[in-house]
Amino acid sequence: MPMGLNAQELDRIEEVVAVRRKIKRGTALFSNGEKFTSLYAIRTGFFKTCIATEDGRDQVTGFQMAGEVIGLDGIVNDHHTCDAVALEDAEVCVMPFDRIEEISREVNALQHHVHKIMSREIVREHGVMLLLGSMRAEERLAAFLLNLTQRLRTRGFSASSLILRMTREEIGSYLGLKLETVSRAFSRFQEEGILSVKQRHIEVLDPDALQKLVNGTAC
Amino acid sequence: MPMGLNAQELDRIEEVVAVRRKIKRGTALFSNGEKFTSLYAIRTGFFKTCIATEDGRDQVTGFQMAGEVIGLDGIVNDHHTCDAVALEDAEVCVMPFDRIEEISREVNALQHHVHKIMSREIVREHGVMLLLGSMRAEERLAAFLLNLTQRLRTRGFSASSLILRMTREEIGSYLGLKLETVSRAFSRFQEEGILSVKQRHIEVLDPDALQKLVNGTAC
DNA sequence: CGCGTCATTGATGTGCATCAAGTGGTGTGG
DNA sequence: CCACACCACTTGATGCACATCAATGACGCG
Repeated sequence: MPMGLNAQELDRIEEVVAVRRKIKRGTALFSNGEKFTSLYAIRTGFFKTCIATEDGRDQVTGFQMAGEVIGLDGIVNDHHTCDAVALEDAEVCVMPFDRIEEISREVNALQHHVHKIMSREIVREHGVMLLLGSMRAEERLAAFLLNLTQRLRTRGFSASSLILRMTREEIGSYLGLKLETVSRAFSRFQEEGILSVKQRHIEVLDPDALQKLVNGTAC
Repeated sequence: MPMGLNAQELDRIEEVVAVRRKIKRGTALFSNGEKFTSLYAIRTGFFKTCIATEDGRDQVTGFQMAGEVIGLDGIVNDHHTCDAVALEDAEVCVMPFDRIEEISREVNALQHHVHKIMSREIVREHGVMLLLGSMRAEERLAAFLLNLTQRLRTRGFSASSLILRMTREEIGSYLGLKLETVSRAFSRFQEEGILSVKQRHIEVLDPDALQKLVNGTAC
């Protein structure tokens, strides 16, 4: 949320964030083709966004957690182009986009904040493109885990112990790998003492080793 | 550019678009790490954007042509995170971002236009992620060529005859392939009568075949 | 307890990378 | 104007990382 606001500006922003919505695990917050009306700020829970084509191809484009905003894809054509599915029971703030535009004309900090959120998403996707285009399986998983732990850390959670909210198949879809390959990479990290893996419970024992994999120093 | 404006609004927008800059082929419009000040609207010429990591990994994240906007990556951290390099002599409009924000507070159409441009980029990158994560080499090249011809068509150029502004290596980098693989895919398309390939001069003989490849109907 | 879902592990196959040689087009300087 | 060098491209031979196919194992839930 933007900083350094006076009381009046804060009121205006509170206003746009008033409506809440609860999403049950496994159900969609919005779906491909649906009319776009609002952005959503995640209050609690964990989401994936994914696109699917007619011919059955489909891809997870991102995992989102509390504090992050989803729905940006809908702005261009007034319709969503992907599905946002809750991976656990979740709650979001519904932020009507016309209200956001209206208020961001008055509150400069909000305007800039919105621009930064969209720019951040563009930069994040650049990173994913780099990952998909030039990394090998273990490097991809290492990058994924580092990203996840870092985001958890900024939210005050442990950086070393985490519980995955998604299946191996969903991780694979995000990373451009098959679930078996993801599973094997986990097993390999465990053998090497980098991780402790018990189903979805992950313990990061050697974060530096993960970092080296991503940077290529290990080669 | 946004539509349906009155004369006064148009003046305001003309104002932000006044400064021009010429870029010689092979030189950078901006580079990774550089301070972000402006977005750039391409007037003429052809660009690539690419990211490079310390360890030598690098990836073309997009190709941009006249009418498109680059520099959006710089907004988040006030610094650019990629390089924009001209693939031929080019000219851009320099649009200082603080002026854009200022004017878009007054001109609703501009505000929404900016949001749409950013959202479009996000959606485009979703498509690239799908491509990198789940398509095979020939499907990737087919998708790339269809995208290119479509963008050229909307600019009034022929949809069937085009001259590539980039090398096989740059195409490969964008598509997550090696240059030899790109070259082989071109040769294969030529054998099958889908394309006529003479160096960088491409003739699309059977656009439907390309479309089928992308959709997977051919499998 | 028994079933369904998710995960692990092994055996085999394949698409693309890698290595390597050769071709053609372009620009430069004699 | 030609000879040369350079670069982008093509094409073939080989290897490897990951996909695919298949069987088994662990957990949670009715």
